[in-house]
Amino acid sequence: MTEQVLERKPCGEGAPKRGARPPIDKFNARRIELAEAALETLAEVGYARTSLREIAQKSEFSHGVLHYYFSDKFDLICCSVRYYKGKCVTRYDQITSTARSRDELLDGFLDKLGETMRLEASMHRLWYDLRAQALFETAFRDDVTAIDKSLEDMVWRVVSRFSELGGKTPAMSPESLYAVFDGLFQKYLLRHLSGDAQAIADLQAELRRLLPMIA
Amino acid sequence: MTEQVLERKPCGEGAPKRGARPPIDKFNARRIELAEAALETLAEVGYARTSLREIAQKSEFSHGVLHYYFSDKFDLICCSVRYYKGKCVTRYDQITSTARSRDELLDGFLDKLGETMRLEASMHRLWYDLRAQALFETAFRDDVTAIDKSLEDMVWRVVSRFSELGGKTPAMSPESLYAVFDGLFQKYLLRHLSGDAQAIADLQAELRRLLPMIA
DNA sequence: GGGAACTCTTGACAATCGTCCAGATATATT
DNA sequence: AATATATCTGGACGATTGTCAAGAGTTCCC
Repeated sequence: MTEQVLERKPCGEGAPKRGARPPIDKFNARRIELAEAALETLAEVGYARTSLREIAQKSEFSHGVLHYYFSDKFDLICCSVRYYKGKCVTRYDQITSTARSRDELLDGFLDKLGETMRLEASMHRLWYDLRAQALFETAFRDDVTAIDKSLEDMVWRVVSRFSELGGKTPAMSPESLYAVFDGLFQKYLLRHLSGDAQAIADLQAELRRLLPMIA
Repeated sequence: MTEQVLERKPCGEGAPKRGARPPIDKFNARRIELAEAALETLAEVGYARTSLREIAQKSEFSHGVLHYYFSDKFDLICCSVRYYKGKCVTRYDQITSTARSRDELLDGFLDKLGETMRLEASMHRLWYDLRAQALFETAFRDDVTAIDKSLEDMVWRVVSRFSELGGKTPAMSPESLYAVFDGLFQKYLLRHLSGDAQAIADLQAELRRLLPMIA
């Protein structure tokens, strides 16, 4: 339902034959560039305080250009959300496929998880913000649901592989498993952003205790 | 740290002895009334689109009165959040204390949970919205953290009692347990608000499968 | 090089925002 | 009744918002 992140402007339908012929990807490349500026702004100040002018300031263009590449603010943010999706769903696949033992997988996963929270904290608070917005704004729901499903699959790949390496089977459903990871991550993200230097280590410790019990 | 929901205005310090003597609770009662209007608005349109004028419209007063009872918009919303806390942390205590068997507790809890999602969906999306705002806004963090802790305790009371009735002990920590419940509730709340008539039943089924395995 | 289409800037617009304030109304004491 | 205080109204303000349109600049085909 949301296959395409960016769609070409219907420009030049039966248009005249002279003048500048637009390179096919130039338009989409610019849209991506602006979507990235939008994500940066959203991650920094949150959905409630994100304005088009501030997004434009994060890019190298003026605020007017946004309505050239996007029909309105919703269109821009929706496209940004779809673009965001591709950036976070394969994060742990490398570890899952190369780890040769339970310990190796667990260590690698927790390392990566800690690194994620340390380096991309604001990108993740953006995600929680947008997911909350989907509870109010119909336009976001399909995309948010799809991203949530992708993340659930990602967690499942890690946990089922972990379980497999121990000759076991996960003791919880994929959705419940994702719920635990998601809930814990959000809780410790708030702690981390609040300045708690122990937050990351505590999250890792909690998961290190939890995982062997459920998979 | 956030003991007091509402604090009396420092009015009449060394003031003259004549004129209207304010009833002690009249002021606080009005603050609560306005806080309720604020919660109603927040639940309806979300934090991002909540304005003082719309809050005033939900009450029986004009928009100017808000700055008489609250110093600014943040003060109003913070007070509303603190007031909100008291409304949702004892929801399942009745069931926990009266249930005499595991099945009775499970049925009662799931019934209440379904009723909550059906009747108070918008109050809960407000909660998820505010918790996401706390990731950006420092002013909300202490209150949000405190509410989260209260909810965690509430879940723990239910689950540990359930476990006790089976002569067992919960297999997960209080925080992980809360994370599962919270994550699942949020997921099915989105489904429910999206018009999925099966959402509530599916959540109940998932929890009915999950609970006996972990407690 | 001329011209058409694409790209981007700039300024304007109506609407809405939080905040403030002068004054009207209500209330309770003397 | 007179008066002082508490409460509330409604309009005004400056700032910011999303949106749009007119035009300048750019690019490329003829």
